[in-house]
Amino acid sequence: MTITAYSNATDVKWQRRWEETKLYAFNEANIGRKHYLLEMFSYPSGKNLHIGHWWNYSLSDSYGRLKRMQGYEVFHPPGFDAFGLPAENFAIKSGIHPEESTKDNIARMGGQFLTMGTTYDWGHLVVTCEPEYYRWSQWLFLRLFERGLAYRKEAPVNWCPSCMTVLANEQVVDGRCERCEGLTAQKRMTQWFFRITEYADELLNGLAVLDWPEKTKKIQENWIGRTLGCEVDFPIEADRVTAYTTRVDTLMGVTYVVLAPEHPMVDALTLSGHRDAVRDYQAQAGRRSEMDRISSAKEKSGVFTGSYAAHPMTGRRLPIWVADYVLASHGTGAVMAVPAHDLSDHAFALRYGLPIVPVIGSPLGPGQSLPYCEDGVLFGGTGHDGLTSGEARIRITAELEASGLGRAARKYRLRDWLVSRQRYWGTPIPIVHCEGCGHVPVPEGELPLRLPHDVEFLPNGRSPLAACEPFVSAPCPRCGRPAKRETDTLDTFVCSSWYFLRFLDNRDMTKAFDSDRINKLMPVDKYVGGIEHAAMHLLYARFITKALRDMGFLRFDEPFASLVHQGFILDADGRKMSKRSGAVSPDGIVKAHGADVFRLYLGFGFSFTDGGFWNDDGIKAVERFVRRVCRAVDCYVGSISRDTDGDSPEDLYDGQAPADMGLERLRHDTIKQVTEDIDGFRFNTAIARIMELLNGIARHQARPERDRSQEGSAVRDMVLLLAPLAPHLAEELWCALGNGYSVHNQEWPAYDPNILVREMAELAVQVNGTLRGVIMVPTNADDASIREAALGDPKVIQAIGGREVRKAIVVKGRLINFVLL
RNA sequence: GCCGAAGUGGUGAAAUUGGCAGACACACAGGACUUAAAAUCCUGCGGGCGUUAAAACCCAUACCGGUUCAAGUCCGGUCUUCGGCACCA
Repeated sequence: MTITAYSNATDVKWQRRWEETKLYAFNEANIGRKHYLLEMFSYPSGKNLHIGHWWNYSLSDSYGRLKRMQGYEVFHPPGFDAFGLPAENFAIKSGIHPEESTKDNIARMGGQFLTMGTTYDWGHLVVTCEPEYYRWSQWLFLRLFERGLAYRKEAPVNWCPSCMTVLANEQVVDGRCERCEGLTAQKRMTQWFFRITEYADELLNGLAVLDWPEKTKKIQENWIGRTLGCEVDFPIEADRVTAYTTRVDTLMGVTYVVLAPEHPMVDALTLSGHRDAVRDYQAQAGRRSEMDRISSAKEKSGVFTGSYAAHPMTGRRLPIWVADYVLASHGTGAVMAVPAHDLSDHAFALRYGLPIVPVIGSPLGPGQSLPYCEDGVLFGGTGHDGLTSGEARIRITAELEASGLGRAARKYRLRDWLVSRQRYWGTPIPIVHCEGCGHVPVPEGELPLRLPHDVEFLPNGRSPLAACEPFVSAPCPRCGRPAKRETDTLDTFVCSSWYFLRFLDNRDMTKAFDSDRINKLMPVDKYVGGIEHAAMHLLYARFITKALRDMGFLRFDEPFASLVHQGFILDADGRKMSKRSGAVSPDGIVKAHGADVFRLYLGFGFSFTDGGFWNDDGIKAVERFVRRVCRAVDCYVGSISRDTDGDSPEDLYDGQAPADMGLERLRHDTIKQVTEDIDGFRFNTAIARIMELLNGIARHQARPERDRSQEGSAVRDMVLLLAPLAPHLAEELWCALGNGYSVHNQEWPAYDPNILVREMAELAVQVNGTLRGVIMVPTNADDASIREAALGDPKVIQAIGGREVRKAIVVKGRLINFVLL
């Protein structure tokens, strides 16, 4: 007989075979039953693959393998998000060119990915820093430019002084740079933006249909931040100031108007006697952004402009102030101040002695202190007395609309996406700036606009490409006169906002993707990645998809139909396992225990969506499990009996049914559970079920008399169920069972629901809600006979103790509960 | 401040729609095999109170209350942790 064993050598053997036979190549002929599985692609960092990579990619791969065996044509491509700051920073330190280091990293990480034994089809590899890819990022940029969705404007931007580049709002965390954690500053610069706000409503409404974690949807919802309110005009001589409010019910309580320091009307409204003070204040506000922005307990400050606006209803004179607690970027950049009913306005009014006029009271009665910021009931003889806030908002909006001094409006927190970066290692923006013609797109035929190789990329606050004369100088594509190229590069999130469209046609040099085929392949059926991208990548990708759809390139609305987030594996200090805590090396684990022991440990030891603390002990347990599996197979193949002492143990799984049905039922039950569990990314319970099946098989094998047919089915299906989770081991065992290559081409085992239906069922018997006994009853027994059977149980009789049973509640297949008086 | 998620044995964790809390493992303890160790196998393993040994009983899902025949699960409140947003009008 053969002794089946598993080790790292097994991995290597089968990985070679898979490669030679192109086992996992995507067959587009079967696209009709496609399943597009994608993990957020990884960044080719300078370090080795870490536990976190294995955690994410190997388990997701197990899901894909299930789908494959279930008959889906799984499209599971690998990729690298290869542009970006780390490679550039590494180059600055080491002098090694980003192109070289990135290439090396990809080669090394690619090799390490192979040791995982994934189903990746490497023929569809996408690497974003290659001209074959970024050429199409440039194509995308030009399409957005044509549609007016890419535009340039001067705007206050987030500037990271240490990275010497601008950052998108999404990349600023608590006023600090997401990458280097240094404080960011505000700076006015002319930059490229993508008009994502045009899609704000659809991005928000579209969330409803997505099979995404609610938490993630909530994050996007907050990030988009839609409010429904009202724009109110406050006339000033020939003009008017427009303020946005969600509380137009408080309109009668307005006692002044405030403009943001950057509001375009500030100069015009500032009277001569106030000019110096306002100018000083504006300058001061512009300088302050760093520390003040992150301190929440900030003093309100401001200056009076000298001008007055008229209240749209009463005509009362309202002083116009400038204050930096009003943000230029939100609403209209102007606020109608209601000190009685708003926290900030209240503090401001107190400080500067402005009047405070309450007009809303609590519906519970008087006596509340100011500011009262809840909804309530209007009072004060203002013409709307007695209305609730909700009613008043509708009424007052209508009145303002009638008088032409207001209108219902909606506003968003979402800002347009700032995409230019003053970096070298990114996609060059294909635009030429011509004095005569303005911003002129680089003609299609000249793409890719290549990133020049020899560039000084030390950070100096300007784009490195600006110092590269041969790159900068270019004739204007329109008029032919000398002009200058755009020297900023694109945010790497632009690369990742459409990469899922490129895999299928990764070698097509004539277009970014083939619309017909991508419409068949998309959407991604299961997308797996970290939640940290909830407000960035996942939002950008949705936006780009919708934009391309509106241009006629795509016929679907959402890129990622179903989304799963993995949790984090933490080190002893509670930090994310990553390149920084490199103490535990996947390579070492793979060598010592084999890839499948590693995969099974990751799958069994944690809940996929929760993650947890890394712990070596679990490895041993899984290794033992693998040995027991091998032994069970050997035992079956060699017909050797299990060595046990004494009598064979009872078949614990099912003492009631004919003894030899036990294993069969266990097999079907396990198939059902494992299928559902892997499908739902519950790898821990899936593996636990297989352990139970193994325990059942082992018990059966310990019997003096074995049912060869049942045992054979159970062993065979155990191997098939293991195939997604331990792909190398399963090949080995499949082979040991005398089957042909490959286990991964087998049909996923099916279960027979009829076998799961039992003739007898165990029923819990409760008395007053406390468990008192367990009875066996026929599954189809009616309530009366269940009751009778339960009342016959000695323990139950004792618990009832002769008292009167008021009623009995029967839950079919579960329990019966006797309620006593 | 606002919004959201979570809190279960010594440990990792399980638990359809409210229906036998702790599956499956780890660790630990005892036993078998062995000259011995490793490996393997068997038994026990939430707490309390019991008992020669059992049985029985009581308490247990962060805490306090509620709904229900029945609550880890639903409702109200409190605490803690983690995430998102935050002068957003």
